[in-house]
Amino acid sequence: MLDKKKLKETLNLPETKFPMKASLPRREPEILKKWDEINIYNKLRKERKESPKFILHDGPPYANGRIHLGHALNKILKDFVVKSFSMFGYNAPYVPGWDCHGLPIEIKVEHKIGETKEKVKFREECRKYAEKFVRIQMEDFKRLGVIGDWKHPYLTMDRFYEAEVVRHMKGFFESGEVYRAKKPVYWCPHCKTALAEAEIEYHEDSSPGIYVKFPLKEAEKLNSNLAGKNISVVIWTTTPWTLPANLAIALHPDFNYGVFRDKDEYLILAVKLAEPLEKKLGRSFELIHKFKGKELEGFKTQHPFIERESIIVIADYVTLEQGTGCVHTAPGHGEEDYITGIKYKLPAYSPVDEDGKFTDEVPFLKGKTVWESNSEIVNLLKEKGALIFEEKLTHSYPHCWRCKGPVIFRATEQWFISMDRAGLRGKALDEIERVKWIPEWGKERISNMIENRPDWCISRQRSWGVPIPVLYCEKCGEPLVDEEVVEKIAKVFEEEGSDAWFKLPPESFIPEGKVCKKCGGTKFRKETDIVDVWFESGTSHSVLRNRDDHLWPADVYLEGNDQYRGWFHSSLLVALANEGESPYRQVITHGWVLDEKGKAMSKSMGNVIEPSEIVDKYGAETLRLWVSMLDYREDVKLGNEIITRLTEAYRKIRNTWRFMLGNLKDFSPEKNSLPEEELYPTDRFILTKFRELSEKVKELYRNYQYYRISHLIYDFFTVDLSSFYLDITKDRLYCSHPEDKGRKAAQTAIFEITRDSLRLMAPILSFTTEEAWGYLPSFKGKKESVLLELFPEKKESLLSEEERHEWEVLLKYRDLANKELEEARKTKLIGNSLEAKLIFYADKREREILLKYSRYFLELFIVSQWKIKEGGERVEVLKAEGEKCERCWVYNTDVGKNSEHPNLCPRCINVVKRLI
RNA sequence: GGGCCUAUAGCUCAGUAGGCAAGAGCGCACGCCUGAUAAGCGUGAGGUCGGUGGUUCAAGUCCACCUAGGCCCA
Repeated sequence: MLDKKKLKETLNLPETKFPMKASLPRREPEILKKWDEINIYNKLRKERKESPKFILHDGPPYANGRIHLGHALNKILKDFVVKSFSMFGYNAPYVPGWDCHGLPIEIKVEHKIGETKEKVKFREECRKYAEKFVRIQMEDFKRLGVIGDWKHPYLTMDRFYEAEVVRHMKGFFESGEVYRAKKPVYWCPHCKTALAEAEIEYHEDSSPGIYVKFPLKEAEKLNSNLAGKNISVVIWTTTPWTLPANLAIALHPDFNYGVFRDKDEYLILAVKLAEPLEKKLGRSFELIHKFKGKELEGFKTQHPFIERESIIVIADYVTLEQGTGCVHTAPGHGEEDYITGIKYKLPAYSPVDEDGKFTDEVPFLKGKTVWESNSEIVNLLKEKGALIFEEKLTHSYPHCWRCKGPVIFRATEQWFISMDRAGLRGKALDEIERVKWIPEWGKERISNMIENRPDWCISRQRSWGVPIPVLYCEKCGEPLVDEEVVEKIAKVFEEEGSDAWFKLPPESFIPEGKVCKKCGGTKFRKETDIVDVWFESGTSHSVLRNRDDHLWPADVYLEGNDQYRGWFHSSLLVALANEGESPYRQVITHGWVLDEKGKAMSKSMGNVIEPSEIVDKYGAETLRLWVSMLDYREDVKLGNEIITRLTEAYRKIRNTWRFMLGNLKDFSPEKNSLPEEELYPTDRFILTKFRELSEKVKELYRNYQYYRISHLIYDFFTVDLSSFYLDITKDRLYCSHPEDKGRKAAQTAIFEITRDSLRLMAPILSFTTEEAWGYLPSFKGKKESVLLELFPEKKESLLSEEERHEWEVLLKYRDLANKELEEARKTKLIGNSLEAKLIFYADKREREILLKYSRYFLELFIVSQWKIKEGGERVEVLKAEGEKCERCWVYNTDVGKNSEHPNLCPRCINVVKRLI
């Protein structure tokens, strides 16, 4: 008689070196090293050399700072796309890019080395800074398991790239879409420079607040009773110095305005704002006539101290918070004013020079700074009797971050791309229709933006970027905008980078014999502005043309939904002008990463989670699983509970693979696989389910619906595998003779499921599938990396319609049995279900089905004995008869009858005899 | 303030063209097992489908408004 220990040795228990504990933070770097050593990216390119291409074009992140969760989400999603299409058999290269120029880097560098007039030196520092963060971010991205051509990324500061930017500008120049015009920008009179929003600090400052009268002309057109009366529109402003540039007064179209009698004159202002003014003045008005703002549109007023008319315009941004509801509008001195100015074809008039002093356009203030002018203007208004009230007030006012002085809004010459001169807007809207937007509402969102956006201001008064390729005639100032010149500039940039612009004299960029078209001049100076970085990144589609491994246009762009305004937008416009078509066929967007409560992450809220925290503690795989489990089309949340759930889910998936691998320890796919006819019904059932799942998963990969995939796989692993198939086949796997057909049948099924589920999940759980792949029994054609594999091919269902129905019945009785077994446990009749004997009661039809499968009931119900009786859909639990076999734990009345093995059942005696 | 979007159990997701008493997995509770063991199995309890109105014989599903939240503008 064999003792328990010896008996256990005769069982085929699972065995594998694939560890239960993942230790992801430690193991992942080893897998990364392996990929690096076998050069997985190049290998993939070679393997798929002849395959059709699938191009995901990377939107370049900004080379500044470490990556945040938004980056991680984006890159991991891209990795899912690229890897899955590669496993569909496409040649799917992935070339990461970086956006390297621009203001944030300039600001950082200025903070570091201080202000410098030497542009070349400064740009060198910027380049170093960008290079550093490209390196840092690259390491962060690689750590996430993202496979790509990290050795050959595209950088917007690369000289070939810079040359492309210039060439793309050429396209706009040729079509006449580029023009020069004035636009107000933040301007620091002290530093004599334009400032970006990011360079502005807001401080409390005190300003005069004044109410000024603008006499209304032809008031009788509003109401005949007003004919011949002394009527004025009252405006309110805190910047008297902008009054010389006043060209209009803006009213809200739908607010109520009134004509008020104030002694012998009449004032127009918003009805709701009359009372505050009355209080200030200490007297009350009489409302004579009430009207809507829009009724006054187009009326003219007389400027209080300049021989000029100021027209009444309509604008939605007018509020009733303070003032009079009649907004002083100087298109050269304010952003909103400027936009209104465009609408009403008013110039961005700004009679102030770079020192913040008035030009001779305003003779009586010429040479005076705007600050000095404030009081002069107030005095003048008093003199003219145009001032109703004056007060002092403090409010938040923009200041220069460098010199801390107050800044002004001043119109300067800028370069624009016209949305309509050559029909760019219309073309863009047409192209948008041809692109597939995922989710679909993206189309509406970008359409609305294109429809309403103003012309694109592409010039920036900065240093770190690609220069606008224009020269000016020294003699007459005419810009030299010419195809040949631009091409020459591009050539020079290609050789030396755009630094050449700051190093070389103008002649270096001018082809022999070029003269000014206007005056014939031969001397030129270089434009000092650089081009908007959005234009640069919008040029990135040129990468698709310039690299052999790519194709134009791209199949997919995939970015956060902030990029409708950003990269999708600029890429479309730039490509349209140069290629005439959209650079992308599909655009996928994902949402924002929020904290556990659904709030945006911000430093001030203190709820920011860094990707590195997750990676170092739980592994990049956890982050990948997170990305795959969430519906990325909406905003996604991350917090402690979610992480906990994820790691639990991960453990379940990993463990299921581990268990299956353990049961394949002695399985050789080539030698031991059984033909499908020889499989058990349970094997056929689970394989069919799995094959259907595989097809569904592949379809979902094609639709980029990763969250569905992970849920499906996870549910299959827990419900169908772990708690059903793998649980019920244990008897067959453990207790049979190792070479038993039944055991090999189960292994055949398990092998297919393991191999193909690893393939199916490889794009998502790349680390774990790769690790497990190494423990999977080898077979002909098995690749050294799961990422080199293809998705499983479609396989036939192994169940007839009739069998499917039979399974429904079987599973129904399984549910009933489980409920009854649980009851029996409660009454302490049994513990382990093998201690039970089941009596099935069923009608004739179902009895026949039960009978047909009854030889498999040991595994199907994990009970020792059963009987099928006539009756209504019911299962009864009795105590199993006989004794427990010490080897297989099944109760059997024959246990004890064999003198040699009194502790075993006949089946086990048979197996044991063959083994010993 | 405008454009677009989201809101189903503690968590992540299903809910087909509006129609049987709202589903899954996890988590939780209570058991079982100790031959997947820092594992495995079973049973069970959890939801005013963000709120309020409306359309309809019938609404998580359509409409309006509100609340909370997100991105982009202003």
